[in-house]
Amino acid sequence: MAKATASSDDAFARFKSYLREQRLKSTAQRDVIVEVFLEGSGHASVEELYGRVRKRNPRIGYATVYRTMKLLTECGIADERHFRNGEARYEIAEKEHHDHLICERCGKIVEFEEDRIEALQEQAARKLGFELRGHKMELYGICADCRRKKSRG
Amino acid sequence: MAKATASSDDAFARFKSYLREQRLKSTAQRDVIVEVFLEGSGHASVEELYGRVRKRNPRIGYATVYRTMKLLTECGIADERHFRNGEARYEIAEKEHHDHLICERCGKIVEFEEDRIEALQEQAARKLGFELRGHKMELYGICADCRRKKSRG
DNA sequence: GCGAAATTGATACTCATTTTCAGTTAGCCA
DNA sequence: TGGCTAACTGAAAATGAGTATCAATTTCGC
Repeated sequence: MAKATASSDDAFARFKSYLREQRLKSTAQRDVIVEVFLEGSGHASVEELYGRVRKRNPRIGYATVYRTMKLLTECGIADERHFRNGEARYEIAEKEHHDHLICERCGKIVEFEEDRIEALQEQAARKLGFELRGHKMELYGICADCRRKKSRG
Repeated sequence: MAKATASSDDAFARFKSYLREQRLKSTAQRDVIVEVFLEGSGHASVEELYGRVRKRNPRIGYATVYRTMKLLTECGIADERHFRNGEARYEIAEKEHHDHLICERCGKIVEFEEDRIEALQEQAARKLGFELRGHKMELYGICADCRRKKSRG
């Protein structure tokens, strides 16, 4: 029933093999949660995922959603992010690295990539004696839509 | 008793005038908490501050430390930050903006500033239609000390 | 010094997330 | 297929950071 893209099928299959490798079990609950996550547009909170999961199977508990999202994160299919309010949001792990631009008014999250910034980060870390392992960068501002609305009243 | 630098004296005085302006009260508890904060090396968690505060006055409660740190943040003397684990850490607000480089092994936090990165951030946001309001950037890596220790065993 | 308004400390609460635990399954082996 | 056991599940209790509540206390303008 679910619209599944080639890449989400792929991720689903990867999840299944991860379970097999780790001698973990494949369950109907996990299947639903992973499907819902992969169908989503990304940046979903556990609460949002839980809401969508329950529409398919109202008997699935909150804890199972948490547990499954942790599994997905471990096996590299999901990335866990924490934006300003601190609550976790999950996005589908993409091959290319990217950062986030977040609208302070409507909460919209846009992804972007800027190699020149990455290069400068690497350089800044090295200058201070660090071996860079990762980073977190979020830009906060007001998106075009919100600025337009504001000026109209 | 407390070693106080010229700038911490200054910040202390600024706190006092903030209280006066806002018609808030000066109390012994607030004095202790602010002193402890200003003497510290920065990036202290509430728990750490609370521990140090209690050595001077064991009757001061946790809530008062939270409340006072919030006041300090409001009046621009402290900046509240949230690094990976999510718990708040406070640093003395400096005039110049800076970002953080954090050692994943020992937790050391180093501040740095890189105008070229800032400029590129501004540019990236504008390109996507955003008016930039702020950002959060943390680099994670392994510091020189930890790399040295590791290689010695 | 008075007295209203602010503050305090203890404690109860919130909210996101984790753990616990008793009952339920999945998946390996015969 | 049937059995077994470790893994899984849902509900509910527990956690941990931070906030709100409230009676008792303190500050400070008059």
